[in-house]
Amino acid sequence: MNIDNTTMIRMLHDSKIRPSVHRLAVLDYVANSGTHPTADDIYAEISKDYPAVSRTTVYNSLHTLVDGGILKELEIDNGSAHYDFARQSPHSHFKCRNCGRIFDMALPAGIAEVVSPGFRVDAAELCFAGACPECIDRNKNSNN
Amino acid sequence: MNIDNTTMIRMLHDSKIRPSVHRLAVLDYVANSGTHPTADDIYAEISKDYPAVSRTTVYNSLHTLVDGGILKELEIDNGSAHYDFARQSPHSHFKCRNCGRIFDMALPAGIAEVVSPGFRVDAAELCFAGACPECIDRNKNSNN
DNA sequence: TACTAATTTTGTAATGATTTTAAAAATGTT
DNA sequence: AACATTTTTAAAATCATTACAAAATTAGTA
Repeated sequence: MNIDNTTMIRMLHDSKIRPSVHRLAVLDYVANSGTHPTADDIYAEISKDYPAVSRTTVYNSLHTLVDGGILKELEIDNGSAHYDFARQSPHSHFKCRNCGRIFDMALPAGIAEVVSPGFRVDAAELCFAGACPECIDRNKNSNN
Repeated sequence: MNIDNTTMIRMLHDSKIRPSVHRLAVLDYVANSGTHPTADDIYAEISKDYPAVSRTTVYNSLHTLVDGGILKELEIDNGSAHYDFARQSPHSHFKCRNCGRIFDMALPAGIAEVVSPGFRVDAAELCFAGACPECIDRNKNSNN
């Protein structure tokens, strides 16, 4: 389930994007962390390995990777954008309003085929919001 | 299909929100304009009738109305938040990436029932993106 | 290897949307 | 009218993102 370095480099190459160290670090984190990080999450993470990296580089890398179709920008909350690895089976998202985490969920069968006549659908984002099992449980056991 | 003043005042009253002139103007525009305006769209519009209104008041009113469950904040693009009247039959949205307009679309049957086991779903937002009929047509007839 | 061009990265400043804050204005209550 | 509460204002602060120009790095080539 993890995307290795060789694969990442090939992907960048296919999209005519130079496999710079920073871009690979950004892609690696988005594709393999299992989270759906924001630009700032990514910056915080790769700063550990590359202390000199700048926030602008993270933004640049993200834009380049999105343009190349390797990453996808999720429009899930009005605050900051979240990023997801683009090449995986279609899925929807669930945002826990309590802990803020974003989970992958199965995409209901047939949804991708739902198209309004006359419109050209390039993308569909289905996002549920509510409480995840952990948070439901935590609330149940607390008196807050 | 239009929500009249009496109804709006009753709705605010039910949510224990004082029906101030500005709040009514904000609600009226969101509920009855047919657009899915941003805070700034609303500010521009009601400035015509109330030139002294401040942007902060628009934000305050929107937050109050969302908290009261009368309006809904759409998480449709990463830029600014769009607002929609909450009390209408469930529907999805289509965002034209060309002209930027947001259209209401029928909600595919059964979608509201799709719940992942263990999660509590409070809201679902299904948003398509692509090109609307007008924009498809405009592109077809132009050489840009 | 050295030279030159192209690309990537950096750091700072600018922008746009939203929030904070404290004071002023309006409204409701007695 | 007098007082308390709520709403509105205006200005400053914050947060995410973009713009920009210079510096550093990388490729292609003589």
